[in-house]
Amino acid sequence: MNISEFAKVAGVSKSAVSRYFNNGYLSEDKRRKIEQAAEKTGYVPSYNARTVRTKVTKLVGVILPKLSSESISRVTEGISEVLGKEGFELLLINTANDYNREISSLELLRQKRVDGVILLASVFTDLHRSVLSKMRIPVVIVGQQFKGFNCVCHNDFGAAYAMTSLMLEKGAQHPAFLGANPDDKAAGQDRRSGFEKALSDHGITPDKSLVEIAKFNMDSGYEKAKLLFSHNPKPDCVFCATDNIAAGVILYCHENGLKIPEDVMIGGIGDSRMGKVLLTPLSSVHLHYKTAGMWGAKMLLSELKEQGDVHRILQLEYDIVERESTNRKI
Amino acid sequence: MNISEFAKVAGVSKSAVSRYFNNGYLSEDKRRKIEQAAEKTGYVPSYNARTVRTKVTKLVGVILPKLSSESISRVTEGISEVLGKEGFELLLINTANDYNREISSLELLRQKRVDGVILLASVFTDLHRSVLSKMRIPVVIVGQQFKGFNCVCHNDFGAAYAMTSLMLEKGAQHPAFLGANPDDKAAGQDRRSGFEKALSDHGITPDKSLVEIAKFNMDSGYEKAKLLFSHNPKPDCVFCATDNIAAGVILYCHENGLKIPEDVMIGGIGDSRMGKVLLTPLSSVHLHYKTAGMWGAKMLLSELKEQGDVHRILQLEYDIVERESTNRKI
DNA sequence: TTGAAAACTGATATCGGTTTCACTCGATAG
DNA sequence: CTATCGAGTGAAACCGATATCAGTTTTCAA
Repeated sequence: MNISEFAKVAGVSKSAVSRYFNNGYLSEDKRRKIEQAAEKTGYVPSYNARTVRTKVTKLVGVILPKLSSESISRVTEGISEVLGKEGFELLLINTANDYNREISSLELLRQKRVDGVILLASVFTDLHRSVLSKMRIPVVIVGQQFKGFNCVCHNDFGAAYAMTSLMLEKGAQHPAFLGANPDDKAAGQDRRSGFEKALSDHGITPDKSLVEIAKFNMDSGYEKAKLLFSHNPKPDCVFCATDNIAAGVILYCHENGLKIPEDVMIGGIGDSRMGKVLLTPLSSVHLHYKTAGMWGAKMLLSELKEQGDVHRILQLEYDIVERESTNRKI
Repeated sequence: MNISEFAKVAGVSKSAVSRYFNNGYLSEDKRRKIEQAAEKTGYVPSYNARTVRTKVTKLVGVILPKLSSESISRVTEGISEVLGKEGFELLLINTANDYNREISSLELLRQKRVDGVILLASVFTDLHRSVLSKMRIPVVIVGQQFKGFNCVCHNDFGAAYAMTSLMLEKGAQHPAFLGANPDDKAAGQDRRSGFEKALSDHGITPDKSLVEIAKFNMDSGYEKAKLLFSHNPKPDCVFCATDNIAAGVILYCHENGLKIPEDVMIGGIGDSRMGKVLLTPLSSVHLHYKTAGMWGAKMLLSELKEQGDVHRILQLEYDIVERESTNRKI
């Protein structure tokens, strides 16, 4: 059923129908007629046809590397909350950690004529830069800091520095680093830099053999823990780039008789909900994921109102959350 | 830039441009011209205009009660995996646990002319039934069983029965029930029925004072645990409708010197990832969330190919996962 | 050499809406 | 009594694409 057919049923003109659904001038009489006809036939105007003419989609594309991750879904929730209030819908695109799909998704979103894009970026290649700078619609990047683009990010360096320092100040002498994908600037590089800076500031020379890179999950953390603890001397503290990785390490320690925090301290990043109920409650660094999502959305909204050529970078701070896993007396 | 303008730039006709983007008959010469012009101008055809004409959106609406939940995001991941392969995009709509928004979202999706809808339903009212039966596009409901509609669901009753029986067979005499929203048929009602059936099959009369209803999160589980353990006699086992709730109970027990499983056994449902690394590793029942999402998507695809009038209900089975929290010698 | 099929072409109608525009009508002001 | 104004109206143009169709060119087997 299209607008012409429906107009006939209702006994009014096309124009009247259009006005009904867009609050234009319309007599009470016709308004009633249309309302009744709509009730009876279930007619709803086609969003696509409208968009062809009006060019507003009230749709924002959100590109994310995976769906089932606590941090990502918190960010998304923040985005959804803010944009939902303004009447926007989200077109979520899951790249499943395939960085090429980030590019093709941007292309897709241009076709769909979305009003704006929020990109939960991971890596940043030259191709990213070139495609992103060609986008004619507002784009906000959340979770990473890319010069020349609108970003909302965390202080990953500071968070890693603080957590590592905490453990060093409790007397750790052989700190191990269990990091994430080094192509990922925020979670991979910045957190590693923070770790290393803390070591040098505390006069400790990093031991290359106490460094491993894990995937973003518990099982991978467990596997890498095996490697770390096979070294001699064993690490007496492990800084993990994420809480999930840390959970894997904690499991390994419990299964292998390593006492936390006496034998080894463990620190994570992200303050995931499970942290306080883990085998050993985990010290971590709270990053304001949901807030980041909300600010990303707000930034997009302001960009939508008035597309400025000045790019803004908003960095959110962190909060240390101390629990049992680093609770060693000094 | 629209197709006519672009055609002029490329020096070909509109038709040729359309054929280029739809693999129609086109000489190599024009193909090259268009390719170059597209490269230069960055032109991409408008999805909306195309859809007005072709009526295929390659878009599936997914309505879900929240984003940041492990079970829900696993389901969504399954959906995304199957539909993505077939070239569909997902329009995710987050109702934020507002059941009225489930209705208005269905309306919205009709406007957007999506090809189909997957509904991660919670409650089921008369309004739901009436709106759902008026949808002219395929709808699949995941996670709940609603007679007269296409569903993929879990055996919630069986899962609850099995977990409760496990604890009773280990000698529990005063079982407590910590359930979820009773308006939610699957997680609320069915899991409660399973619990109660297990009790009656084991000759135990339920104690009304050992029943509480929690929200779907850890903190709520913790709060309700306070109430349960203030009773006399204290429960010697707690069946929790979800793992998150169970995690809250475990935390309470640890903080209050209740030994698990000696003083009290705890069982959950969902087999969430954190289960095996909790303060006390949690016995739970694995529900195949991702698989449910995948089957929901497959069901939708088959419905899309040929909209049958026979509705199908697919119920997935469960697997008991025993861990420390019920590890009592018989 | 011929005839039919396949490849290719572009003008035009169409999809389902919104916006414009010229016009009617009744109320109110001067 | 008339001029003015704003609400209300529907025909027609328009948005940006695809589908149709009538026609031309190329290919290739008989």
